Amino acid sequence: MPARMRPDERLPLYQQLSDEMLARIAAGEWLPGTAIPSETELTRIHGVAIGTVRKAVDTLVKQGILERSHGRGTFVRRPQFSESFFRFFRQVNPSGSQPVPQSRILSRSLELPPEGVRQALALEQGEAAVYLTRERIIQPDRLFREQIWLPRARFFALLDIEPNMFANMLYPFYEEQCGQLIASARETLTIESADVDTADILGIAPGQPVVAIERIALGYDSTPLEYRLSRGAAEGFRYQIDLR
Amino acid sequence: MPARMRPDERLPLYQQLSDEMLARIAAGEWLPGTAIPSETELTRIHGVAIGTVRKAVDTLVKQGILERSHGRGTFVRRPQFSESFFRFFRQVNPSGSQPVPQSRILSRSLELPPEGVRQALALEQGEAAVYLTRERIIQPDRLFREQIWLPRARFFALLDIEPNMFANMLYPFYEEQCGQLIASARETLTIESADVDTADILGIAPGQPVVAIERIALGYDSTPLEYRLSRGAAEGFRYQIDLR
DNA sequence: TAGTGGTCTAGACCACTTA
DNA sequence: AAGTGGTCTAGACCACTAG
Repeated sequence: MPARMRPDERLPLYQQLSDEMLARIAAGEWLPGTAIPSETELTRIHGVAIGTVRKAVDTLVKQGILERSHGRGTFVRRPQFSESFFRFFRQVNPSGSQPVPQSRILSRSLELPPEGVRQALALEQGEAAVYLTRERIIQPDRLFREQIWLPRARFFALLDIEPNMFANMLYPFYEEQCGQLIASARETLTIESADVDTADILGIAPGQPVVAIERIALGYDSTPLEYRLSRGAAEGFRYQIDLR
Repeated sequence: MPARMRPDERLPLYQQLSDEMLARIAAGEWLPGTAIPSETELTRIHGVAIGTVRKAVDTLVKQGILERSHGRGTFVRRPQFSESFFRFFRQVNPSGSQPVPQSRILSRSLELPPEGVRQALALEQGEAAVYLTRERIIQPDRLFREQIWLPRARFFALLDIEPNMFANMLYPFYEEQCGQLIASARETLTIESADVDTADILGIAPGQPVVAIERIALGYDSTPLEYRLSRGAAEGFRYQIDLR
């Protein structure tokens, strides 16, 4: 019989096992960059056959959460936060190089989110969320304005932090301050016409085209953790993505 | 010892097995929509263990070539060309659903590509390329105009095909006519202002914002196989992508 | 050399589909 | 009831990595 079985026992063993491993990673028990117990050790710990362990590990490898290395071990993939910006925000310069934008938190409050955001974050009716506004300077004359909503229950700690104490990269900062790890995201890009306020903020003429990027970022367990809306001038904008 | 072993014997058994199964499908020996031999039968035929058969079948299932049905059997999937489109062209409607655009080849010729295209396709100086122009109707009043360059050496067969005989989906068509398989792609999205010609083609006013999507599609060996430039009106455009 | 993941075996029982 | 795929066992040997 397997030990430490919290997950749903109706599920296949290998799935319960991978769920539990994922939980350990999400909880920070198995840290990114470190090796998890060897396969033979996992069979011992959980009292299952090697084939079952391998199938469980396989699913997490396929999800890009673990990484096997023949003869060395199986490792938790490091969320490469130096690159996390480029993983999710694929702006590139005409040369193809990736800029390192500076950012600044403009405001930080507790707000009732718009209905669309509330649904995206799976919040209850009337539930307030941590709301940040942020400015990202790509180049001296090119900037993005961001609105960010975060579930209060997980991110309340941010409310006690002064805006100028926020780190440049938010995802590592979320992990550090709130223990929340971003694992994936879905972005939707649309083009708008700048209204007067937006034009003023972005330093362009009203009516000029604006790029709007909506991002919903998820944790390892696919819980929505962040809703972000970024706007910037469309002129000179480049968005690059590799498809497989 | 396994029977009928034509594939490279240095490869793992399960890979040799899946290669051979794929060969039978490609040869029309196992037809789309029909069931392949059962797993126990495959163990008997090839003289391998059930786990090895399952692993071989798994790889073809993952590739979308086979489809399991619990209690019924494993079937050769009908080529579902609708999916290959959505792998690479991620336009979505406001509802989030994915449109099925119709397309039409407008021209087909042999041309000297612009320098940028030449480099992207790794062609020699002065080397001509197959050049297609294509119209894609997303909705009655929304269309994209595409320019496509293809290396002559691999795609010359297209020059003998009448424009109205091209399939709606190009990638399966490339495979069928030229034996060229697209494995991945890189897209870069930018915003332009419509010049007079483009505005006329797209049915918008000059100066209105236009989305330009440049795609370089690669084969399984990372050889650049296609350069494509698509333009459409920015208004109402949505581009969605899942990031990991 | 010891430990790891990669492959493979030869079964077993279960859940599902079809007749 | 018979046949199928889904899960799982309890080993084995090999290839690779590190000390």
